[in-house]
Amino acid sequence: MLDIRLIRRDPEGVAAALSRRGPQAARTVEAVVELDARWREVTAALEQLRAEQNAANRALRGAPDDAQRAALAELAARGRTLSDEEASLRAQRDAAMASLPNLPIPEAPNADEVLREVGERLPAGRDHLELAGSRIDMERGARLSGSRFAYLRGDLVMLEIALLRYAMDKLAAEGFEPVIPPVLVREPALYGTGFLPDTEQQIYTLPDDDLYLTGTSEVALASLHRDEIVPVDALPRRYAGFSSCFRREAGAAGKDTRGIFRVHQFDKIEMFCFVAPELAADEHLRLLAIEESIMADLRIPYRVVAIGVDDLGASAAMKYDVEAWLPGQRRYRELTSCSNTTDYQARRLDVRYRPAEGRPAHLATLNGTAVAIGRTIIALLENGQQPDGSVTLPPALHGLGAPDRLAPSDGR
RNA sequence: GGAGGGGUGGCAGAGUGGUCGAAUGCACCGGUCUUGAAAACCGGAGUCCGGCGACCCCGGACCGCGGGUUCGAAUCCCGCCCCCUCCGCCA
Repeated sequence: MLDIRLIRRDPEGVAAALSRRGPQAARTVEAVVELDARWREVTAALEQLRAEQNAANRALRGAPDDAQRAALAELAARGRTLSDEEASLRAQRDAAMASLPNLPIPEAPNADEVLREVGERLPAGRDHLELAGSRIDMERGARLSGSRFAYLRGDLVMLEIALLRYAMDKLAAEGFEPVIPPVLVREPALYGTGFLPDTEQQIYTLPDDDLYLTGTSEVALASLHRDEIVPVDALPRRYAGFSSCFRREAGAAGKDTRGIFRVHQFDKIEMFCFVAPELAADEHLRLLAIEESIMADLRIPYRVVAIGVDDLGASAAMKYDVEAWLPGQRRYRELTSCSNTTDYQARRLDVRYRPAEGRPAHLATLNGTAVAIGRTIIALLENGQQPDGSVTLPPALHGLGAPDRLAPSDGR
């Protein structure tokens, strides 16, 4: 949600910033301005009438006589009309506002920009399914649940647990509180994070219970302080959420159909931060630095991409992707990303803090992937592969429950 | 799944149709007093919207949320959400 005051003050500026994301948003800004002006007009009239009613009732101090009652009833009837009109205009304005995406920050590029490439690449190699064998069981997964579902088995389960332990230790040292959130949420949580209205085709719904399965723990973590005024000395708040994530992948037909690169269910450790607005840009770089540090720890070659504004989700003002080199695909693929959502989500969720000066203000929120476990396993397998088909795992994972070296595939 | 009780300011807790944004206590902030502190006393303090992007001021709204009845709703009615107790079931 954008700040209505900002739209009133500088509608052209807002429209110009939004037009970088496409032509629709600018038109919506116009509609918002128009609806808001009418809303304010009606509101002024309604409030004046309420003031009259209040004054009359205060003067009465008891039951009115018939003449007074008739006069007051007339006021009340006018009040109902105005009040209906006010509610309707407000609903229209708010719906239009809710459909507006966040303002990209000026630093966000128009098109994807590769900022740097780090690490030594294995030019080509076996892909993760060849290396994993039956430890990634696609066929039985499909028999159970359909395409894009898999059983993870054996060593790879221990590898997942090691990755989880590694990530939580690392993030705890960075000041993040570990959280395991619910993955079933009500609609306001998705609205508040900007996934609704925007990406409904990606979301699993449970209509019998009015619940949604979340595609990322970002949704639950963002709602952790919903409707709260967070004490200023408790800032910044940093959370490391671990949860399964569920995505319908509608519209991805035919894309990434091999293996577990794109599946309907995967586990992920997610970083989520609440910070004062002026610190959001620094925090964004901090998240990116953590993501790069994880890549380095895991010995995964990668590149950093500043995402173009036309690829930003509704809530993001700026986003970086960290793309891992996958020898099996001979190209870079997205492994993690981090977004600065400024005050867009905080405004929708009403998460505020009390600045040293002035009234409560909305916080900024940021999110970033620490470890997307499925894709990280792919990257570890493909980049750690040896000529004999075994896989060497990086020292950062040693002693956390997984073998230091994964045996070659059993060929099944 | 069944039965019952309850949601009022930071907290506790009054208020069951009329001057109630709401008694009282605690906590908090300022002041008087004091060498200093405590106590006592005096005063202040919430959030949101609009007027007017700031202060003051004015008006409006907010007693879980949303509707309704009424000249008038914290109070009556309807729906929803949440919490608690008991029974059943369950990991």
